[in-house]
Amino acid sequence: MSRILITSALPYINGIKHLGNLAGSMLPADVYARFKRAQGHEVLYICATDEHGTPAELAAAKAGQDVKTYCDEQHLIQKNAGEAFGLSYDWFGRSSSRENRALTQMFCDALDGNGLIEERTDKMVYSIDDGRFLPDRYVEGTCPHCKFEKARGDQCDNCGRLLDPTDLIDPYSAVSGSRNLEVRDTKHLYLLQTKVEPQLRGWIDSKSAWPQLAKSIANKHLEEGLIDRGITRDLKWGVPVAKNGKPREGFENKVFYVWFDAPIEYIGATQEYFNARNETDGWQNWWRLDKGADDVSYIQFMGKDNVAFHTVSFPATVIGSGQPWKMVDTLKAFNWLNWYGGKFSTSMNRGVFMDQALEILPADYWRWYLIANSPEGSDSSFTWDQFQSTVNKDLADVLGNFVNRIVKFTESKFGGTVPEGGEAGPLEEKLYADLSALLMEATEAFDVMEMRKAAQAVRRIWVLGNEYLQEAAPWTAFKSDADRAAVIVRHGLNLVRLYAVLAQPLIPFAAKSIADSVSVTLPLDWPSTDAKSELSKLPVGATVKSGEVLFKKIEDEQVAEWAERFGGVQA
RNA sequence: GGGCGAGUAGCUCAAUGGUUAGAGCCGACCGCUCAUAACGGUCUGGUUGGGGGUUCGAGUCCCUCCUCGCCUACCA
Repeated sequence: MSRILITSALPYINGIKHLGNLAGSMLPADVYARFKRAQGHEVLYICATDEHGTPAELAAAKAGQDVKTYCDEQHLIQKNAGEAFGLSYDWFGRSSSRENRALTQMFCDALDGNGLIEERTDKMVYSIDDGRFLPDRYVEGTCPHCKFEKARGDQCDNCGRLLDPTDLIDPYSAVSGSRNLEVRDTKHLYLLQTKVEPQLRGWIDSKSAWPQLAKSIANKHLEEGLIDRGITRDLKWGVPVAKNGKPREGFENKVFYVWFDAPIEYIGATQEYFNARNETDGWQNWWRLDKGADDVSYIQFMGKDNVAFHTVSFPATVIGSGQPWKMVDTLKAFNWLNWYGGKFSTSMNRGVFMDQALEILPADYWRWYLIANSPEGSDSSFTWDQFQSTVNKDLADVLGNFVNRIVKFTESKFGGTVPEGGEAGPLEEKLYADLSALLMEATEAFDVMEMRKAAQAVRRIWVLGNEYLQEAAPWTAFKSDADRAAVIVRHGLNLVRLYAVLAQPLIPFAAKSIADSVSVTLPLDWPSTDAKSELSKLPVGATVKSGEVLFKKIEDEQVAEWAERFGGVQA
């Protein structure tokens, strides 16, 4: 059994995440973590909130809170929402932790020691009334090309042209609206990525198994030529810029750029986890190649917007440190989940956020839909109709009803216990063959993280159960041949057990209910492809009992109500 | 502007250059009666965005045009 390190991109602290964020990194990472645990591997699944940066400061100000308090609250909200969704992090950390601060400063020192850090003076827009420097996109004004009046300093949303803040006509602060702006000199640290380009290129070339999306983004940056990158910002909230443990001269009021410290938090959060367990060195054999991490497989999950940072900037930091850090082996990138052809949007009241989703339906409904329709190959679309039919057909009709029909039948005809007697016949042999093939397919799909394919294979295994019952017809056999009926029911109940096992990564809450109905306790090991053996695990005489309906169907009226509430209306 | 990706059935998506382009949902019909008005089966449904080319053979490769999405390093 191997050791598997899994991270999902850190959700930004700025408010609770919507279903697109969930579908594009945290949920698939969780499914994979659960799958690998079921296979018996030692898994460490790490996530955290990404708490630094301008948007956090502004959101806190808007909420009338200081940034620390704001982040404390939001972190807890996100942590709870994740847990309510069944996200099985081993640790959900915070990029503002002391562990991450120390690591971030250490990385900078190491890079500095290797001659990869340089101080440079930039010109940036300063807002006198706001008392702060403004990132390019927080300066707005009239586009010099198309005269659009709300163009941002980095790009005009109307004509799409790339801009410099000083290009804007009549610029104003997007934070306060103030026009009292000036350009000031400000000193920043630059990471000289150009100097590590050969090593970086070599490393990326060695990753032949990366998905196309990741590889093409990484190569694009290399082919265009890396540029040196500013890694500090004029902000108060962040990791203070230090040198050898003391504030760096001339940088007393500056912090590291959020994208510099955020990926480091993967390591920081692992330290937080082990520190909380009083195993202060425990993190090292996950992350340090000189401390035993060489046998770790490291998989990162993220949305496509994160790929450049994970394939270029962060690796440049790690490589540049000259230290033996574990680097990512496999990278799984997702496209966007769209909302009625557009994006999820808070401001326009479009889309469903994690907390709202759980207000209206249990986590498993969302988990199943989001995995079965995972935006893997390209962007995918959420619609209420699609969601309703996916949940009703797959979960309620195909899976839920299967469990219910065989369990109820056992209760009424066999006294609620797994019956004995009879021998498997040709129908069962066919079932074994079909099931073995599908188990292999599902396992392979999970293994290579093809989530849609995995869900599809699992669904076909559910269908197989219904097909088998239909053909074997225990209700008919029961009238003439009790032994034959017993064989069929026993196989049906074993299928129920198998469905509980297979459900563990995807719909973990339902997995437990299914397991309860045939008196087995989770977690259970991932099945082998020997279907005959998998279908003989339930002991004869074990108690079988029906419970509440596994999945309630979504009614048309509910869909109408939600579409109204969440803005999902057909254009 | 540059780069990357996508465009396939009414909808959501599949298809190492190789029979007649497949699933699921929706729709129609048949069967079954254990079950959540469920389940199983059959059928309907396609000029694979347009045009051109390479090839014995193209959804797949090449060229071109159209549409959409993302990235373009100071939002994260």
